Amino acid sequence: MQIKEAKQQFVQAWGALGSQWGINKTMAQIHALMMVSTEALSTEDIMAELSISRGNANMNIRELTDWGLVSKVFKAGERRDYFIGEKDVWKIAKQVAKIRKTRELDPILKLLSEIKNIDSFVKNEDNKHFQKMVNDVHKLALNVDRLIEGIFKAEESWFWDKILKLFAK
Amino acid sequence: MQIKEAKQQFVQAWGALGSQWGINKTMAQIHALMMVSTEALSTEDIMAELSISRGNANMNIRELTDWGLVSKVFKAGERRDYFIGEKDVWKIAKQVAKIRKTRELDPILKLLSEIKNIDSFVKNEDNKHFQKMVNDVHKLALNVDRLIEGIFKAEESWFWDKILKLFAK
DNA sequence: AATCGCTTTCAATATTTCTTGAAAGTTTTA
DNA sequence: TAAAACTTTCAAGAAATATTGAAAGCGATT
Repeated sequence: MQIKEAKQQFVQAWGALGSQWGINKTMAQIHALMMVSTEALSTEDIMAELSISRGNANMNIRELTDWGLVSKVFKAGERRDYFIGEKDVWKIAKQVAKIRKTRELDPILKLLSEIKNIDSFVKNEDNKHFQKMVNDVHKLALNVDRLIEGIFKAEESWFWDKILKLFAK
Repeated sequence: MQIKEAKQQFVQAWGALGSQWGINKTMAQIHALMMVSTEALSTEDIMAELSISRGNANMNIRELTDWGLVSKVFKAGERRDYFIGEKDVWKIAKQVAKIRKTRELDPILKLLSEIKNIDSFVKNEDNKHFQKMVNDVHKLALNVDRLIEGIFKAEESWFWDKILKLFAK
């Protein structure tokens, strides 16, 4: 395998990973492309590299920008837009966690609290099991929430150092 | 909101969450249904509750069985199959983590090691950035891998106790 | 104020993924 | 061993999602 091929494989793998996690394949591929490139890339570059249309490239670049993973850069004398990807893998992970937490974990937490606040929730005897289930899921979701919040504040090295020590013995 | 409605909401929410994470909506809904039901359910029950076809119900029940989240139970005197879902939320989470790790994290780890073993990988000077990127992603992936392996072995309460203490101060 | 170079939008189309339902398969019962 | 009761399969169709490409926008340049 050559370096060029390695980069392509990386881009492919990132795309596949993305789609298994509910992220548009092209979006993930563009992101991978930007991770491995020091240079800022233009829409044209991305279209060429991934063989996709202008519209597709444009939309997914915007989505990545909305996620805060990619930003526009000016190039002196150049008219077209160039983009550069965030390179710090820990920051990328935190950012993705932040967005998905807001979109997905928070609504579930809200629903679970709502259910727990129903008048009949604790009164109904033949409902003990549903109560326990809701409580258990709620507890787990709250813990995951706190874990993610903790990660947001943590330094990468500190975090992994502590985590790995937990399981050391 | 009444209890019945609450259960429906829960099933809906679980389905939505599933699809955002690359899991078939129906599969997630069936799973939710089984989480909140103490009774074992038949294919008919599930078809009726979710208004889906026999084929769809059957396939997704099988998939859930393959994931180890649902098992067949015998009912004395009954001819049809009944199914019961795993009720321990921590076990469910671990099981999902286990399967997705194997399917998704492991192949990425493999690819990253392969890339790092390419002859030209460290020799090429104008490649420093790609090298760093691959190393960083690899490191993160290895840490996530160890974290998951740790979770597999851990007791729920022990795990959260330790984690939450990490961020306590 | 018209043209140029580039970006954005979005309806139409293509692709992927899910669902259906009927036929074939299997096990039990009479 | 034939019919009944139930399960499984899978090709065809439906639905969801992604992609295209042409037209409209927009600011700079002539």
